[in-house]
Parts: sequence; C-alpha cells; structure tokens
Amino acid sequence: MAPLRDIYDRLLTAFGPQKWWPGDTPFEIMVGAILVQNTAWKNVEKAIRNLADAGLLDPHALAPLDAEELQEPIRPAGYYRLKAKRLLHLVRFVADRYDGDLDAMFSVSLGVLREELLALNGIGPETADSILLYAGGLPTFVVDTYTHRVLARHGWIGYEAGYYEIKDLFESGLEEDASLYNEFHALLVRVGHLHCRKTPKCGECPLAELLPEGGICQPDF
DNA sequence: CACCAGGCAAGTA
DNA sequence: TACTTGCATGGT
Repeated sequence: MAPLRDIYDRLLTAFGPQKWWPGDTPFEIMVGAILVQNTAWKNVEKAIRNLADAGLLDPHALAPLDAEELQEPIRPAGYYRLKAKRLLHLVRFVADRYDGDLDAMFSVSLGVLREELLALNGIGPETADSILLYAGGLPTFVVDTYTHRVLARHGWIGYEAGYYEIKDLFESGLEEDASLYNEFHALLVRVGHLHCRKTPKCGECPLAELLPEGGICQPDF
C-alpha cells in the first residue's frame, strides 16, 4: 500500500485540520462516543444539547439517574433505551472507580484503562479508543467504518480485515503520537464521506492518485 | 419509499 | 468460532 505518511499528507493538504473531536470537554466527548454508535453525528448534537440544557453533562449529575430518565433527552440519537443503559454503565464506572475525576482516570496506563473500558457493557473497541484518544489524549488509533471502507476501496486492505489488523497497521506504520492519530482518523472520516455506500465520489477523492498500479476504487463495500 | 449513519452485544448453529 | 439479528431516530 501507499506509505501512511503520503496518505496523511494528501488528506491534510486537501482538507486541512479537522479540529476533532467536536465537543468541548472530555466528559462531553465520552458521552458523544457512546451516542454516536452507528448513528449520524447530526442526531447526536441534539441529544447532547438536551443533556447540557438539563445540566446533565457531568458524571455526578448523571450517575444517580434511572435509565428511564435518561431516555428522553437522548432520544434524537436513536437506540435511546440501549444507549441510556450504556451511558450509565460508563458514567457510574467513572464516578465509582475514579470519583468522577477524569484527569485521574486518564492518568492510568493506556493498556489498563483500555481493558477497563472494554469490560463495560456497551463499550467496544472503537468506543474505547475514541474515548482514550479524543477525551484522554492517549495514543491509540481509532478504527471505524470509514477507516475500513476507505482503505478497502483503495485496495490497501481486504474487506475482511478486522479491527486490530487495521489498528496495528496504523500504529506500526506511524510514530506513536496522539495528535497525529487524532488528525489522521478525523481526516479518514472526512474523506470517507466521499465514499458513502451508494454513491462513491472517487473523482473528488484526494487519494485517487495513490491507488495501486492499475487499481480502481472498489465500489462494493 | 428505501437506504443509511463515526457499533455493540446477544443469540444461533 | 463465525454468522445473524435487534436496537431507533432523522436526513437524503
């Protein structure tokens, strides 16, 4: 495949810095990471606004709530019954184990904290890595559907590649740098929007010139 | 109208 | 282990 640095440089030149994650505080970012699961970010914005308006963007405010009370404000984000439970799992973990102190939480070693997050019901690899990287500033690469699709469409990985296969590809090919991981993943999402399922706009993709010899953008994902 | 969006867990064979 | 299915709102 093309060197990761070339891919990164082309994306950054084409799109500029993405200023991710769209959220003001680490806690808001963590909440967003749950709410955005398999959901358009636009829908999450309304849910987060509802939480902010209710004074609920705080671990100590959320932890004592019942799942039912959380359902109404987060409804626009979809899967609201499911996500109310998942949010409470995360928030109670933060409140019980770290006394709601996110600085303390993110001071734990990356590998240990990652396993603790993965042990919570509702937090899988992508959500855990999003929290660690974007809320905690820790150097772990985030792989999402767009990452997978963009790489597969350009023939750099197979469609059957798994989460850790892709994550290791980035982490072994780049210097360990949270800022670089942050920007790179955000840029992959940005270019991924040109490669949505039905109408891949490969002609507008800044990565087109990096396609393998004789390769074409593979449209079927 | 159908399809999709920055996943994950539980069920089935 | 490897598939499949449920979860839900809002935009195109």
